[in-house]
Amino acid sequence: MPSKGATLELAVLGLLQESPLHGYELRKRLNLLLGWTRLLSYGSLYPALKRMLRSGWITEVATMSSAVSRRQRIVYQVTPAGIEFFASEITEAGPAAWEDESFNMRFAFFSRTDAGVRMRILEGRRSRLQERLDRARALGSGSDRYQTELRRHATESVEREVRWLSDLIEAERSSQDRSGAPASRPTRPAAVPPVVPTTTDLSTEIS
Amino acid sequence: MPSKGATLELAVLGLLQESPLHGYELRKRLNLLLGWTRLLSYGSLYPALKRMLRSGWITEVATMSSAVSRRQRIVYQVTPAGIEFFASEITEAGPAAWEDESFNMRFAFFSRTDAGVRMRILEGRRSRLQERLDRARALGSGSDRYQTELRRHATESVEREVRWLSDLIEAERSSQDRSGAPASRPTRPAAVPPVVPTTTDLSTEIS
DNA sequence: TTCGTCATGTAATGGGTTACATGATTAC
DNA sequence: GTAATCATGTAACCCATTACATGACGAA
Repeated sequence: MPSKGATLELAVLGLLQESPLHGYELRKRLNLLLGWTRLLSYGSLYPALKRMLRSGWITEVATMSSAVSRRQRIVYQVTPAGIEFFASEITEAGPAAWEDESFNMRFAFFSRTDAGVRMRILEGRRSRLQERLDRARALGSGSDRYQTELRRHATESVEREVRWLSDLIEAERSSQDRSGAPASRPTRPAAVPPVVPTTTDLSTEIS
Repeated sequence: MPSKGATLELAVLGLLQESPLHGYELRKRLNLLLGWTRLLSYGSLYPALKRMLRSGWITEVATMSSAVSRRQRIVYQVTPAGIEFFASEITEAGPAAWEDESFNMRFAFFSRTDAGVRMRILEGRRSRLQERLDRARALGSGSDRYQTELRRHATESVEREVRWLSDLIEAERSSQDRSGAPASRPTRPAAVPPVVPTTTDLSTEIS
């Protein structure tokens, strides 16, 4: 039981389930996925891939000499064990699931999560944030001008995320409710409209 | 030159300059200051204090038996070296200053930073965020519904912080401009109104 | 041929988290 | 007396960053 933040590993497994990738490309996608803040370094990624190889979650794939490019690259693929691990980790909606990084990662792969779990994770995340707000409000605003301003801004950010989650939850709920009764539109426009099967882009060069 | 994230050390030094504190109380204040996300653990704090003792930035203070409480506690105080280190670190407005954690820390102690430096840090931070937005926009939104939604929300958060910074910059600028000409009010109400000397709370029990 | 980017790695270092361990003091 | 909180620490583990090192390939 990897109680620690195995979020990098999970993200890799999630991405590799879309298609096999080599390290360099993987890094770019990971940065897209989780990297609004600091960028992932190779010093993190490659050792992680080694660990995952040892764990048997991924394998190196025969780097087939495809038409266009003949570069030395090592393409990784998920194993059944990897898929299973990913599924079990992403499914359990425990406290580990609503931490910042961890939550974002799980959210990114919601398409492969079923509605019940999605709901529990969204709600868990929301109440976690709510707790933070309560804690913050319990303590008065600091004495310092700038510290006060900083806390105000931070608080507003969290409140904003709570609203976002609420919209998502409502959207999820009403998309489940298509049992005949016309789903009542949420007040704010649904953040994730439950329709629109976006075109899958497999064109991004994989080798 | 501790190029690494010495942000914990700096925060401690900043707080201790307000008043001497013991570890337990220090942790609470640090969590208030920097801890909207994960909470600081003693396993981080106490070793950090040891390091700072060795560096000569702080000293243990004779735990004088004050009226009310007779607990075993170790009160720390900043040394002149500590003050100097803090001042020099907080003054240099280099790239290290506009990283997330680092920026927040510096901002929290803006009251002890002069206007020029404040300005450079605020503007540096803003353009750093602007870069992030540009990078994000360069890459199209992902193929996945949830990933797209996640990126949208992240982007909006950053945009919001940019606006916040712009307001602050404007407020700083107009508060410098009190050279006779009545400072033009910024469009949005100034985020940090340059007046109001809040009452300093020294009542929080320090021993 | 040279520069930029693609591509993969390793070693040192630093430092945070978790879990463990202890005990004093206060409030009930 | 007993539970909660105050208060301080240590050790093991994990892992991310930084800096270093190498080299192939493509375009100019």
